[in-house]
Amino acid sequence: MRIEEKIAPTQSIESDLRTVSIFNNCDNNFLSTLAANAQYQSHNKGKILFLHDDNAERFYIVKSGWVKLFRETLDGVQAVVDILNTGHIFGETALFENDTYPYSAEAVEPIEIISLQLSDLKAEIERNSQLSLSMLQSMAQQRRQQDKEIEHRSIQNASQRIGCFLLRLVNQRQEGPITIHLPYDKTLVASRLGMQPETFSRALAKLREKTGIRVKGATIEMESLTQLSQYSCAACSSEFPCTDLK
Amino acid sequence: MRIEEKIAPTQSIESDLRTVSIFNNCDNNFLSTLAANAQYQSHNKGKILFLHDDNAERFYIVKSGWVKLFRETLDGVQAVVDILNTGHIFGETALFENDTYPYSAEAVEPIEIISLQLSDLKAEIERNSQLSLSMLQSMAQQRRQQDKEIEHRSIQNASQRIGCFLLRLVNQRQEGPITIHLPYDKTLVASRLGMQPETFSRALAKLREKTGIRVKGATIEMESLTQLSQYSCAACSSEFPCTDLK
DNA sequence: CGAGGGTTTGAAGTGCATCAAATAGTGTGG
DNA sequence: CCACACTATTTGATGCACTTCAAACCCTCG
Repeated sequence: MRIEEKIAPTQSIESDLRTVSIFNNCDNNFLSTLAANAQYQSHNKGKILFLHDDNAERFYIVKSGWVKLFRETLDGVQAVVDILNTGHIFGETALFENDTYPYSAEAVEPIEIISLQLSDLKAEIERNSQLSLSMLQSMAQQRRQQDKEIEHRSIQNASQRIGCFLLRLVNQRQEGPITIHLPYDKTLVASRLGMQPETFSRALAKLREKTGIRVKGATIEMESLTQLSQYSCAACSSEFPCTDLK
Repeated sequence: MRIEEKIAPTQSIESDLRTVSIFNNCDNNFLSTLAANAQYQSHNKGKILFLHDDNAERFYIVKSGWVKLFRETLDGVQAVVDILNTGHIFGETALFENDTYPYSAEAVEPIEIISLQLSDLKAEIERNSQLSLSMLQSMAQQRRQQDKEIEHRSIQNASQRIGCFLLRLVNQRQEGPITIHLPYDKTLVASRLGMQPETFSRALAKLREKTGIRVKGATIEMESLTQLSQYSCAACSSEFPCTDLK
């Protein structure tokens, strides 16, 4: 669990940054500055990147692997806020929270991330209205995503939530036979969906009976998305080919 | 259930706008324009202001009364997103959703609202980076609020959620005897907290036993907040005097 | 006073959590 | 390539929390 900071050409960081959607319209000057104060980091599974309420000076972009964002109570019960992979940004909202992180972050497998300086971002947001618009856009999208999350947890049952999760892993307009690989541990998927591992296991079995999907370990196959979407999307306010934009 | 649009001096609308936090740093020019294209509206209980996915040209500010934001499935099961009162803004996020509303809105009692033009807001956001910063700030705050909401629904039981709701109705640093009035119907509070009315009733009774609060209709009294916070905040990741900022 | 909505209470059912234990799967060193 | 250790996953049994359906109660307001 040691931090390894690779000294990489900032050139490379800069091109990585360019792939992040909120930086799309940013100019080279800013990205160079950002890159100059950035590093690549590699961490092992289980590494805590920061804790809820920690003082925040940096934010991060996932280059590879999965990162879990969560909050927990004094007695250790935890609620998973989100689980992110490549291209996703986290810790940046500390800017709006008196420079403290609103959640904790942990590597759930070996990861590579880019560590960036919050103050650089802050300065640019104030200067470049295009950037603040991009952030506003992405923030709004996340809010709507959370609305759906709350809705799902109150309206859908465990099996339907799993079905919905699977649907989000594929291109929903795809037709014909489909193969899905769970992106991380079933236990983690369970916590992401707000249920216990045992419940996940049983609910997946039920989903199998109801929709005819075939489950082999972390691989799931089906003839088409039709049955799955009929079963899961019945208890959702968005209609079926529900992209991330709905 | 008829819309009554009072022709009011835009002067008056303008000063109402000035009380809304995201407009704090806006200049008079913009507020005048906004006010010029705005109207007061009065609506009766039950009035649907707009529906999820409706095409959006206007956004709103609550002047008095309570407005419910919700989403619902085809078979009519609904999930309450939020319930807003004076000074709160809604429908504005349609700007970031291809000009469609991400939820439905309904008056849950007679209300007065100010109807404003989205295009005015859009133009100003692009022009005035101070405004987009304010919106970014408020959006971030709402996101964190939603994170907590998700956490509460997965970690707290029904009684604890009610206790937490009560705590948010009072100034939590207050000491000594406290009297709280529920701001709207118990049925509505229940749906706001994601539970059935019957569950609410029973859970409130349980909360009474556990914390010694006294319940008379919509009025709730207690000697101090101590017991209530001990009971409810045990299952929460924020420590007790949890302001809206935590 | 009577109608209607809001609220409470009762009885029964369902879904998920919990605890415990078995099983499958993975990576290790020999 | 095998045996072992360790973890992830499944299965079983049981309990609790919340929902559902039904009915009573209560309050308000015409």
